[in-house]
Amino acid sequence: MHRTDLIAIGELAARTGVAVSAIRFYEAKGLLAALRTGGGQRRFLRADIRRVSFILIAQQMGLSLDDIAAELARLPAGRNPNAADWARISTALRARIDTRIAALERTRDLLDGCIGCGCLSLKKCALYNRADKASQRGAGPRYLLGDRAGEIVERD
Amino acid sequence: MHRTDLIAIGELAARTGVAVSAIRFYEAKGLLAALRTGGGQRRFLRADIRRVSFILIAQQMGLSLDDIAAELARLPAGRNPNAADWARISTALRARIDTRIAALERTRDLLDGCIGCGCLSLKKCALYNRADKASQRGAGPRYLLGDRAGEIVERD
DNA sequence: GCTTGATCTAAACCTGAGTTGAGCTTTCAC
DNA sequence: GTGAAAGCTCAACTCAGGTTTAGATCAAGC
Repeated sequence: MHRTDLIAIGELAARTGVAVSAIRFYEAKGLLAALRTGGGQRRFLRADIRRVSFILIAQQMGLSLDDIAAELARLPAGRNPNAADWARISTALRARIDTRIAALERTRDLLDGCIGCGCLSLKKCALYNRADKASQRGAGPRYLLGDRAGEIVERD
Repeated sequence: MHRTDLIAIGELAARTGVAVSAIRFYEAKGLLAALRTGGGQRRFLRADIRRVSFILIAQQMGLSLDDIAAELARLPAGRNPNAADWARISTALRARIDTRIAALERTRDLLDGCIGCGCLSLKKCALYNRADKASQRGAGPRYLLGDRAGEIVERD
């Protein structure tokens, strides 16, 4: 083994491209666990570089940090994800991506039907009156498009 | 014309499915303009139903409220978007959607190459080391995947 | 004229994913 | 052994897109 199996927060940050503050934040969220020196400084395992890169990749796939924490929590004894884990997880991620692509393609097709139509009518517009709520984005509760489509009567 | 060309905020909310608080918020953001009664209550034009539906559709296409405000500001004299405006705007939206779909498809293809590989290596992983930053999501500044790919040397 | 429901304002609160700052302490290389 | 760089904690702040709450006022039907 190397002499330096333990790395400081700054090195973990440098090796993963993540800000030091973000690493502390991940630790606070329970995504990472750090040992401490006598003086109270964090020391990470080299293997945590993998763990952080797992977090980044999963995040890019659209998982929230809570989702990722849940995945990591399912691994035995705080182990980092290995090949078998990754195969299982990435297969699930693929399904998510397919869903997102399909939703965007539906939207695109509706938009194609709309270009040049200019109806902008709540009653008639396929874009507005679609039933699927799949493409919800952004934070916070909000009224979803289509939520009350049945009740809308436009008399503009 | 109708006797009731002006509608109260609650009616606009009911007809569009948007919460009353959201409509006030849109007004504060400059997306809507309201007249006022002698008592200070808002009165909207019936045509504002269209305007709100434009906001909802554009929002679903991935525009922020600021983007939408900018679009609306380009219309002459506070006019609501008509067919020609909508054709112009929706053509631009289509391009955005195509970009998002393409980014997701690239991610999916990379993921396919990764399933079963389990490398999770910063040095080798195509998912991690990709150059494109297109699929950035979420609020706040953050280090982007791939930002510093050239500097990363993993020795895990 | 009264009551009820709708509306008003302003400010505070929410989520998610972090960043920033102040004021100290630890570590490391020379 | 010393000085600089890196680390520590905790709270407050950011941003978007709103919601919630409180207390006051308005509009309308009977």
